Amino acid sequence: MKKTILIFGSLAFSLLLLFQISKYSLIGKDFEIEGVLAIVAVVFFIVGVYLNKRSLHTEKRLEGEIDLEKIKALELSKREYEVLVEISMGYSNKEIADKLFVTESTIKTHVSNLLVKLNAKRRTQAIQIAKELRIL
Amino acid sequence: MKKTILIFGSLAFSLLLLFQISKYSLIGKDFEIEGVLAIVAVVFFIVGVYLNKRSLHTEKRLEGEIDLEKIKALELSKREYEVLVEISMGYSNKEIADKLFVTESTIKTHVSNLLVKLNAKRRTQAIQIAKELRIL
DNA sequence: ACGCTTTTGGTACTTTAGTATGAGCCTGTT
DNA sequence: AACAGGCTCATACTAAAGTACCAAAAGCGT
Repeated sequence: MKKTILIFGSLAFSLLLLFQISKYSLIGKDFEIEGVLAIVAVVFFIVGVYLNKRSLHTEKRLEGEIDLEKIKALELSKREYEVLVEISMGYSNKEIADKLFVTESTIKTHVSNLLVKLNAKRRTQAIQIAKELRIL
Repeated sequence: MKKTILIFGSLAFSLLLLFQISKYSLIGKDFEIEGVLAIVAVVFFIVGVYLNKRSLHTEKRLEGEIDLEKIKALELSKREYEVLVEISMGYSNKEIADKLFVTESTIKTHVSNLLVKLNAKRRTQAIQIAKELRIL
């Protein structure tokens, strides 16, 4: 947020400068009005596109990537997180057990601990909560 | 894609027109150069922002929003889709039943049909498949 | 070596989920 | 009117999922 304001401010300031310079350099010679107009148009068009892309990019960061900090905060162990990922892929406990080369018992234990730590009652709810926490 | 090209083309054309008009109306009276420059700058800035937002919005449709066409293609009924949404929210069959004012039996029927149509074995897998199909 | 956490595994049991099948009710279409 | 599709509900299962409790082996920092 602070960065956006700073960048926007300095950009506006420098554009104002350019604006003033071009205005004064025009006094007396009105045969290049078209050129100046075109330049101004292109510059502001590019600035518009650039600023917009930046702001949208910032928004996207709030939607996409995973948050490693919260995994620690929730005290999720490596194995528990692995199981969580497999659950979100739609696998059953047995399938996860085969994938990770352990027994179904072990997976059940992990899942139970997982549900407690995520404060979920079902694995589907765990998926939903994990995605809200940007853990998945 | 076609729409984007059309809109972009017509916008460019009309802007060219405005550009020409403003140019000719300026001949002889160079005391309003600043105003015209400002207007051109603002207009192109807005156009830049708008066009950029549009193109990014189109990209986002490939990531975010739901695809109503595929829901029809899969022959999912209204009720089945409602149940699918509730499942993805992490609710149990009983909870969904209470929410939709029907019995758990009904929800089970819907879920069963849902799994067949989505070619899933479990509700968690249904969520995963539905999200890949951009149904959720 | 000792304490601590993680990972693993088991038994026994309860609760959800999911399948199969059949059936009644409503609604829009032919 | 007849028919198809969608929604509802029930019974009777089977199969997963989840809980509770316990316990041994492994890994790790002090």
